[in-house]
Amino acid sequence: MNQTFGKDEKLKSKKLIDKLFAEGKGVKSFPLKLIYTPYESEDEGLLKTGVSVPKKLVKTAVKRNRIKRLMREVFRKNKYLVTNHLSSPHAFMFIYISREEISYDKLEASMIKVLEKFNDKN
RNA sequence: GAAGCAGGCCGCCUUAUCGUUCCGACAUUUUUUCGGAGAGGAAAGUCCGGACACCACAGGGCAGUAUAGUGGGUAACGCCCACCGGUCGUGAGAUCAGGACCAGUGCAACAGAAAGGAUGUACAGGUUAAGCUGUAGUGAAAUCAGGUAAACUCUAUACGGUGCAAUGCCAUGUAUACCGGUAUUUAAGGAUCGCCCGUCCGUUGCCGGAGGGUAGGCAGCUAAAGAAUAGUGGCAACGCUAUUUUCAGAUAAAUGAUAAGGAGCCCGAUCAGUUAUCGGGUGACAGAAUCCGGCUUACAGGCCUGCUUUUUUU
Repeated sequence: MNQTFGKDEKLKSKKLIDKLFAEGKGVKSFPLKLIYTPYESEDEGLLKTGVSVPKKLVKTAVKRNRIKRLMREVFRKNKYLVTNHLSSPHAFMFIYISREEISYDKLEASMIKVLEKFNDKN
């Protein structure tokens, strides 16, 4: 199974991000929140994914980076849960909504829950 | 050995699996495979100084800000070094906005009659008369006064502004900010300066030209006041010479995750104790964003060098 997370799969376009926050729907499983929206694209890739940790909640850059890296890591390991079902391109944005730091295991569990919730709705 | 002073350095390591950014090679245009490189001493705060870029090639005056012993270092500095002086410490050392109150204004505890428009008391002298003269007494200072400038102020020196979201180019694309000509207006406004002067452009209509803002891409963007080693000049900061070397360039932002093992430190147990063994815990401060030189602040734990005081032993 494909566990890579290259440039093509990252959410980079500012326009798309603005659209995502304006029109996107959300599913939650503490401490993660997933905002998603379908979009029109000529590219082959199905998913564009970004991660975000609000500065308001986590003050230092080191801790924010650490959480973002963990989020990318658990998404990379578990993204097969959605990519196998998806038919149209979607943009994803994961937002961390806790003030506390988190362990890898806990984050992975909550990532799986979020992805399953997404599957139920689509 | 104990207590202390000064300076410097390190700031986890190894292996496996999966993943990420850049570069190179083979192949090739779907991308795959292989190899190499990939955060800090403070990358931080953004407090000083530069490089670089643009704006009137930035001129004058006022205002404002900063600095303040002497000499040196440096691209430059408000930084660093040396020396002199003051203060503190037994000492190694530490520390100091360390120019000027014979320009003006202001301020001042206690004591004292009085600290400036002031001359009281006692004694002595003296005069027509008079704090007119001397002494005593308070105080750091009592009359051509003295102290205070992290008080205003004065003196000397320096400072144009804004910043890589600078700036240049490309494609896309909307509909009037821009440019040229002309008519009119002669002063409202604008040109990145706190104010004034000076300088430049000009409002509006018509005609002609093809561009601005926003988001995207490329350049700027990392070969530099570079790094390492050796020699050499200098008390030192630092300079000079030679050789070797290329060492992060991301952009919703790479440098990570997981597992195992090993040193470091802390706690507990066993042991009379040094030590050793076993078990558990802990790993700080913190993430490049145009690039350098400083300053300041944060920091688990560890190492090294020089020196001082004191005690014991020889």
